[in-house]
Amino acid sequence: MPWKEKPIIIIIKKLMIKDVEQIRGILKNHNLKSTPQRVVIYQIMSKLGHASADMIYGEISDQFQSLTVATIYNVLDSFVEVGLLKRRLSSNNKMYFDVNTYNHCHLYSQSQERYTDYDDPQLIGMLEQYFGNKKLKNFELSGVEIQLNGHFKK
Amino acid sequence: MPWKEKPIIIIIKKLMIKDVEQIRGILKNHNLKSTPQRVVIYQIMSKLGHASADMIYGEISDQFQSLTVATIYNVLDSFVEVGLLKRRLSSNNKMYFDVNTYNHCHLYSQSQERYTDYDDPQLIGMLEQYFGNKKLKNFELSGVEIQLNGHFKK
DNA sequence: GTGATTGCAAATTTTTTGCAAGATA
DNA sequence: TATCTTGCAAAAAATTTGCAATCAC
Repeated sequence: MPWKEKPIIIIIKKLMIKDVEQIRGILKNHNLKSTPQRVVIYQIMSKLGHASADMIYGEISDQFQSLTVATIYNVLDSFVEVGLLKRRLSSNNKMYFDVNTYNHCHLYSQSQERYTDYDDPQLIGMLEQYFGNKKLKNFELSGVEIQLNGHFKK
Repeated sequence: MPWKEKPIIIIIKKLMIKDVEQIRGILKNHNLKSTPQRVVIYQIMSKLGHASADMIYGEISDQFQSLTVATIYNVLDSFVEVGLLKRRLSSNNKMYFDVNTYNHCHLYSQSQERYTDYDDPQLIGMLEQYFGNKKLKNFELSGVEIQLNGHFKK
């Protein structure tokens, strides 16, 4: 499906901490059984926006004694599978996950080890138009990842 | 340095297998002592364009019995430090390295585990112009990474 | 010769796996 | 209850480290 036929819908959803019932609903809508582990992990992901498995582990391990990394990876994978999360690229050999809300780009500074969302509907629109009109030989485009590298001014 | 002041120079260099003397010259120009390991690894990188440490190991281990992964990582790091290579983002928790020749984008298919260069001067030009005119608050832009996700048609 | 680089082996870090026990719909 | 999910412990995969031996200039 080229972008032309399936335009990207830009929905600005504020990331906010969701309550348990709300999350259970989201899980249900995505055909996932709602387990306490999934609820907690989704809650953390929606608070953090993006995180690696061990960041999540760091956030939870005290509140949720029994939860192991294996479960975290399981849960994250199940979320990716149904589209709740996206895998994020990283340049430090760790896998990051992103709350999948809307198309956005990222600002990244390797030296400062900072990574933030960058919201630019105009840019997204421009790219959408560009790739809508362009045919890529031998490649079926499903999305674009844009990362702006540089460094954060204080 | 905003892009406006430091326009991107697009130099299309064909990746080609370089001979040993040529590579020794390149290393010298970058203030790196020229060791056989560095020469071989640079040769492979310029053949492959992008690769992970173990892809390199796979290519060399028979010809170069004594070379170990530790050395490969050392050499790759030294190349990155002087700008001969760039670290590439990946979404499979492996670090990839890229021969740093010109600004280009990448096509990536996670399901097919394929990753190829995508050369699109028009796109680069468009982005250059866009970010040249745009001020990012609190962020000093030094470059953009673009990855087109999708899948390769046979 | 001197300082940088390599090889080695072991340690760390990150992610995955297999399977029994437990929870969910 | 039937199936999916979790916890656990161990394995695998990727990268890093420390140090002695070697090499490049």
